[in-house]
Amino acid sequence: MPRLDDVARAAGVSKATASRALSGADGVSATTRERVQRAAGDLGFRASGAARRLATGLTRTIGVLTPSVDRWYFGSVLHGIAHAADAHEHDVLLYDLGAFGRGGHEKFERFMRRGEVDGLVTITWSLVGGDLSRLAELGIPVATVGEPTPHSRSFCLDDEAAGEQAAEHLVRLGHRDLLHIMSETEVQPIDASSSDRRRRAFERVSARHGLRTRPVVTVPTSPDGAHLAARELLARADRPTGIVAGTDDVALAVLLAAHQLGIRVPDELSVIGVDDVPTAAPFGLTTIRQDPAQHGEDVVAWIMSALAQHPHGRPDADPDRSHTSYAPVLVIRSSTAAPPRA
Amino acid sequence: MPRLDDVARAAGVSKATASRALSGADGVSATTRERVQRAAGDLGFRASGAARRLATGLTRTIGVLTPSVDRWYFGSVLHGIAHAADAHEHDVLLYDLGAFGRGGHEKFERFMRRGEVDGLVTITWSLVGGDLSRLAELGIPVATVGEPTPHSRSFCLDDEAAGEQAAEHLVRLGHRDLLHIMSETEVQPIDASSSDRRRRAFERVSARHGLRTRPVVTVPTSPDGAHLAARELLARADRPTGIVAGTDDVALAVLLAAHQLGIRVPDELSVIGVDDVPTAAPFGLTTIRQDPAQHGEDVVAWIMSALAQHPHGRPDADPDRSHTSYAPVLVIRSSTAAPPRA
DNA sequence: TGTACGCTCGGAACCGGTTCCATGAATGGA
DNA sequence: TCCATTCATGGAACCGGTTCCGAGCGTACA
Repeated sequence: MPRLDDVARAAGVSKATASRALSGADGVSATTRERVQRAAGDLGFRASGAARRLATGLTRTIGVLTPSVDRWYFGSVLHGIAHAADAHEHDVLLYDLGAFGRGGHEKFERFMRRGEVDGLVTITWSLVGGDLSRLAELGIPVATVGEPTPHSRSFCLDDEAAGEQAAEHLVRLGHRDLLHIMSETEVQPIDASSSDRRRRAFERVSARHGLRTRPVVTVPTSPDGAHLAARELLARADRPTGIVAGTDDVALAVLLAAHQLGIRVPDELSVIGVDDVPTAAPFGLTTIRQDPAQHGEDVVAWIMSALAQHPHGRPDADPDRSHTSYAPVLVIRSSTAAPPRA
Repeated sequence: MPRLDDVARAAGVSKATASRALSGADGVSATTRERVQRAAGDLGFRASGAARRLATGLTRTIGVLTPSVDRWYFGSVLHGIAHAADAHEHDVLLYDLGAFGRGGHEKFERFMRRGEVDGLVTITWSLVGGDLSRLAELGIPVATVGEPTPHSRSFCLDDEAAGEQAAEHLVRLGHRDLLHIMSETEVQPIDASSSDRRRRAFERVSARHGLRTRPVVTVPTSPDGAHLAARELLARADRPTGIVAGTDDVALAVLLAAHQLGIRVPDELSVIGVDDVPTAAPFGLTTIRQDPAQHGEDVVAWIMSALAQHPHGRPDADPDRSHTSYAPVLVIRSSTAAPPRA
């Protein structure tokens, strides 16, 4: 494995010059640079990342802390992150923390102990507030996707607006009897998680229009659990005319349950979700769209700009902890309509 | 940021001894070791990974090359990999290559140029044969999940058996007129991709039992595209009595299309898939189960054992390129039954 | 009492880049 | 013609661990 030394010797220059020539620094004549580059090419030289890290203190890597990777939202954010990081010639170091409490916290501690990255993005629900503030003291740019948090820069859907739009859509169609169903958060609850904000928005709309009040229902996160719970709910005599689901996964479970019980959608029951997962379209699910991959790209763009200002972290006294919220987009399909005339 | 030097001075020993004490090497008395550890703790010492990498040549990182991360199969494998890697105190470096041809190959080249890992797992369909053989020459343990390949150690479902079991299940129920629907592979086709092996197995079963022959149908990968294609297929007059789908995603699209067309499942149409995705259960989809997360854990276990033998790669003359195939498991639910009496 | 051996520990040479600073040559202006 | 800059380049000191090798000491055995 050839070293910089070998390249320098082959090109007849010093290590210092070879380094400058290959890294693109200026202060090297064009002819020398070309000679060094050719020598490097001939020898098949690949600079040692470890040595560069040690010398520069930069890893050219950004870390991602996520509670899971095999669900749509997280996978999409991660996809956006990976794509944008690649565009900036940065690598992605993945910490799949899993559910908090089930080993997730030990994995977090391992990150604090060993993780070496230039910037960090945490996908929400993986951490509690105390952990987030420890991250903030790491001296590197930290951003969160999926949750507005005071501890770091953050990016996420405007959940309040999403919940509001979903409920308002059904109210506009004439519904006066709605039920909100949300997925249970399997992790340590944070003050106001995404689903809680959607719920609160629903309740505000409900109060504003004087709708019939029904207690919010929580169903399991697994598709199977959600489906069974939805079935039981819809089987009751006084079911509502419309259902506002916290996520598309829940909405789809409701759709399936309705079908199995012979309840016609949207004639007898309207259903609306949030997310616009890929399967929402074929099912004709009306929903509130968000684009997590875009959030992932944006969070990396921010990290890169922060890095450009303070390459070695320690972003002086007043770090940017602003919040970017994305406007939800109502996508009307065929799962919502005016309520049946009683 | 305290260095090893500081710890050594605080503990009144040399750097060499401090290093040995903290890394757990022997040749250090118990009392000295404890003194050093306390000093390190007091100072909040965290060893520089970059320095360790440079000195040892080991990154304690394994790389993952995957065509995507936001689909069930890939996400699940990645989850298994991350979990197992964590258990071995290794990090995961993620390269989300995307579809081959759409920038995927440039990302691969970037990995070849910059990627520094102790071991590598490629999730299939991200690469063509030539790339795989280049990886094999990297001098580190390389394994593939999802595809048996001669270029590396590999792990995947026995696709032949899966295709066979699926078809045989329907034949046993009495079907004589089956159609195979598979998802189009959006990437550079490899000689025998997973879906091709399932298809061939289907065709063998079909020939063996002298079933009515129908040309295999390919549908788009997107849920929406698959659904539309399935709808068109089922709307034809002479539809088959049973459908063997290459994956659950396709099977679910068929199920939905059948429902919308008023075709009763399983009375009028049987449908079977492969995968057992989480949504298969609520839909009552009969399927062939596989457990990609387990494959991910196993591939890491293999890499770790290879690393234990040759910590610095270069696994001499005859690297292990054997193939592990997992037995498929038939999960019978309510989407399959005897064909309707004509 | 002398020698051999084992154990703990320190000195110093790595690993392979980056970068500060000094040097020498070439250029431009007075 | 001379001095002041600018520019390309080389020498050497880093970055922060790991590890080889040898020194010193204590014990055991002849």
